[in-house]
Amino acid sequence: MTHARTARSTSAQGSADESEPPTLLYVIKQIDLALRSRLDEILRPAGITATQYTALSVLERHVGLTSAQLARTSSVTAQSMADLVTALQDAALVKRHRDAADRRRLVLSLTAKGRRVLVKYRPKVDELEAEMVGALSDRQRGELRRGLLSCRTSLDVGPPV
Amino acid sequence: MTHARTARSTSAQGSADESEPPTLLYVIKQIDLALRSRLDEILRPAGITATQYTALSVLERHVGLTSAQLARTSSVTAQSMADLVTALQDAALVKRHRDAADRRRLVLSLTAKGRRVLVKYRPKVDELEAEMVGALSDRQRGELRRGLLSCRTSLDVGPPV
DNA sequence: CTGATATCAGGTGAACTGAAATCA
DNA sequence: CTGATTTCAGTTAACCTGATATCA
Repeated sequence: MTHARTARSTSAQGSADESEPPTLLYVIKQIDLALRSRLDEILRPAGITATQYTALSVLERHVGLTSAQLARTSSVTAQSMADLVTALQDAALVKRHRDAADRRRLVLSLTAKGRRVLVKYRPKVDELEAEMVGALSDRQRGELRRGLLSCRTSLDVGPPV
Repeated sequence: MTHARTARSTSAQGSADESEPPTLLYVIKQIDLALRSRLDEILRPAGITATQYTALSVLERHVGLTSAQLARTSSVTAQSMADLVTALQDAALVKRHRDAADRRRLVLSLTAKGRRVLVKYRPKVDELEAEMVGALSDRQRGELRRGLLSCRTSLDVGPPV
């Protein structure tokens, strides 16, 4: 899990050239790492990681997904996602069942316990998102969302299919 | 390193409820993973990872940083960042030197080799960013940048200090 | 003495590659 | 036969915690 929550303040030094703006890639990375740190902290009592929570919430919204589909929407290999799903299964948060129509597929579904975890932690996760966009107006939030969705599409990923 | 570049297309099934919009946290995670996959692919010939390239580029812009400062701007622990820096040092991309003024600090600097790697790969990395925002107008790109910078600040991270 | 930096030691989750089995 | 899904086996990078030494 994570702690990291380092108190950004303290010492000085290290240049401050500001001149050229940071790249978007860098800022996105910083935000992602900060979110990971905060999410792991929130989810610690649940015994799951940020990555696992994210997978759970995708499965909640999109019924009938397989591990391979989940892997595509996350730009990771099928093997990586299989590991993650196995961990969730071992924690009794999801189940796999063979698809009768296409016997290669193992369809995923949440267990009652998986659903309880989501219900319990969603409020705090939503608060974190609210904190993140707290300094933006409603219009700016809309622009941000549209911008991010456009980036996602341009990078050739999208919602689970 | 990564491959992942899975051809999002193929099979169907898995719901398509679209109804409720995805959370920003989720979309940012998707973008981050897609970028990581693409960056690792770009950087493979250099023998460095996306994370390592990012650290290098931060060190280029901000002279006189220590590993601890770098850790704060990345929301990771000092130990994690020390590992990363050691890898960069072993690859002869950065050097550490004791700060005479404050003998606890080990200031980082790029080697000539580190600089060469940045010069060589920056064009392709910039292309990736351009591809990501390719569907947005100039105005929308500005809004996106401002939105992301605001998120970063609200999450209590910022440019290296 | 407190707080910051760095390092040592040990651990885990989350990725990867390669190979193989099953099935459409 | 080709292609998709899954699984097995082994590896690595990137995080973490805890403890310790140095120094401002």
